Amino acid sequence: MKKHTGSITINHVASAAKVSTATVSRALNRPETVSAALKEKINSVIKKLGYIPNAGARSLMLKRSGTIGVIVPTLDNAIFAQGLAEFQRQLNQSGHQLLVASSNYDPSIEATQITNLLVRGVEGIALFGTSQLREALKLLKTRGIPYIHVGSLTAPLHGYASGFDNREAIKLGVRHLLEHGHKHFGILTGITENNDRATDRVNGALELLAENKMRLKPEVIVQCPYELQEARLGLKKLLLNNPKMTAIICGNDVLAMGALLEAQKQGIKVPKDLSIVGFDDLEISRHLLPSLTTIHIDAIGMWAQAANHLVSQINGVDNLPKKIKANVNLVIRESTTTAPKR
Amino acid sequence: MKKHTGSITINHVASAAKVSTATVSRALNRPETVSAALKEKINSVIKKLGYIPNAGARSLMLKRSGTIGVIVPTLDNAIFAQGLAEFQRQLNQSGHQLLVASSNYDPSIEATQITNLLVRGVEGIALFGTSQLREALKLLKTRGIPYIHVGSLTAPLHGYASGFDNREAIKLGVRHLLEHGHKHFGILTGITENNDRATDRVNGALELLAENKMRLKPEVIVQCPYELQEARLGLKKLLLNNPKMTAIICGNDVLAMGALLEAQKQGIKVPKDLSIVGFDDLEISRHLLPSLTTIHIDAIGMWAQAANHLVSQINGVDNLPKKIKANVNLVIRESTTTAPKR
DNA sequence: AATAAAAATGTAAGCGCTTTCATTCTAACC
DNA sequence: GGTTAGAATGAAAGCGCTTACATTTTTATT
Repeated sequence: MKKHTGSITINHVASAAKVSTATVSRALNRPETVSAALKEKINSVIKKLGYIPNAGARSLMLKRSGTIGVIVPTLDNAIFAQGLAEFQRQLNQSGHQLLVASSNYDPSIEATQITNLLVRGVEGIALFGTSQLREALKLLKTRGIPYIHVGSLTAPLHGYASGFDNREAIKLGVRHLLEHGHKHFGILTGITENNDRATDRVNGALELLAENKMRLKPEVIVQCPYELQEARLGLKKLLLNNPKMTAIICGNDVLAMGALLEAQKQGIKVPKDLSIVGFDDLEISRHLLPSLTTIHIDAIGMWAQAANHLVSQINGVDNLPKKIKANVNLVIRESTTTAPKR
Repeated sequence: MKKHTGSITINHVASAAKVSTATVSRALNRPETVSAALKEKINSVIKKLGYIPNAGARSLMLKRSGTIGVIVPTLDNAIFAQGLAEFQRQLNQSGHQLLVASSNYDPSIEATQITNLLVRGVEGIALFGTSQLREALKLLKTRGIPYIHVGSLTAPLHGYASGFDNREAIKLGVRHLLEHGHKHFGILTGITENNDRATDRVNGALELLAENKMRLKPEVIVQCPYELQEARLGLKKLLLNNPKMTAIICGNDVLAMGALLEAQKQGIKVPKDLSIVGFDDLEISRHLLPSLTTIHIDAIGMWAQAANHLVSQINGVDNLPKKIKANVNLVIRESTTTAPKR
């Protein structure tokens, strides 16, 4: 009887099975090279002893940890949670485990987390967006750690990306609104600082509006954190700043939902008085009353592709695509309609 | 110039700084034992070379991996995402990284994931609920891996738990309904199989109802997956099975939200015609129209406690509490009112 | 039956790190 | 200046594993 919960090592197994450690190792890693008799004996000993190989020693020899890291801004948004779930599912299939970290939209926290993940020996990292600190990315580059940007396409430093063009994507919604005769817009966006996606979406919207000879005053572009409460405040501000507004373009569905709820609370009819366009197409969006017109992104596919690409990078596959475009399309539901006559 | 992206080891650092590896190691781990001059030199070399210690070798010596695992049923529910975020935040503070896995409410997948995490060398594991396979738990027990159950209190095998009594918690909502004169109930629950929380909630509700001389027919207890779409279907079924129903008790807020949305779609007035009680108190619940009466659980605190407890276990702290009770309380909002006269 | 080839197994080195123990250096004291 | 305690550093072992290479056993071939 060992004193310590002192882990059972391959040596214990080897001596209990009266074979060498090499044979035990082979029985585990390349079973076809071990005779059936020994294999059986070894496996039964392993089971009896409850042996689990030491991860550290293993990765030391193999130079592979079997773990992959991901850093998202927050877990507290269904779009990330859902994406991560898929990412993890894919990774699991290729025998990897997922180390999760979050940055709270702060690049310097993100940089720290990158180091943390590296210290834990991850073999690759998925990063959300492209707003990382250059030095953090350079660290990955120089150390040769595979990584991929998810959610955007404009990867810095010649990196890889699985995502879509946020600038163009938002235009789908704006165009839809323009086609319905809207002239007075408000934009409810997330905090754009250090957030390329949010920035691109605002810029895309403004660009298309400008092409249509519309120039938005700064006070009808309000930024707020991605929270329902904040979105409601945001809508209030918007309403105040432009009472003639008939349509608002939202940076994501959480904001759109908040705006919708606040509008209804105030007795504003959506879409009759106010049209609302979201972004992301969360599961809930189709169920709201009125259901939300929004830009659907294939988050599942995007993360699945990211996972596969990352694993391919790790496996040293050549000629990998630089950019993987995810599908994006407008889903027209009930929250938008023709601009009201005034 | 090295050929391989062959990692930079402590040896490279040592020779570049013209010291022994022991000194480099000390400079990193116990800086106070190294002279200022050498320390400075070593650190500059480390920076220049971009040296990051090898996680495997480190954990091999230290017998600590610095990683902790968690297995949740799914990431696709705000209540887990939010809890995990907090769990991770706490772990980060104690210098641990989080390995995330999910079980999709399937105990055998969960057992596999436990093994996976063990193989990766986690130092401890947080498990959601108490519906694990006995053998999986036993594996942890015999290997001496610290673990904790989260979300329930009835930990099997003398395990630790951070959670609350689901059976009692749901009664808060049921009592509220009873006090408002409701007599015709429906229960919309998650799948109870392999889900102790869901099971306890249903049983708790039935128990209190029984105490009040009410016995529910099986057809007014409908089970469905935790999804909006399913919940809407569930409500339809409920409505069909008992047209006189004036109140429904939901297994969580997602189900309650689905029920609310479907009711409204059908022109049923909530709460005038139908009162709805949820469970969890998601962020969105207070914003819905009508806002949702629900049972608030302190998920943040619960996960924070779980994290601290787990870390304490790992650090070998004695006399840790067996059960940590999280706060639970009824939040009365707009989705419930007095039973309509018929 | 003798030999060669193939398969199974063992021996031992070494992955990158921390740490014990031995050694050298520094400073303090008389 | 000589002795010594204490601080700083180095040498080397070894954590648990995989694998190249050596050795033994089995199978196939003549």
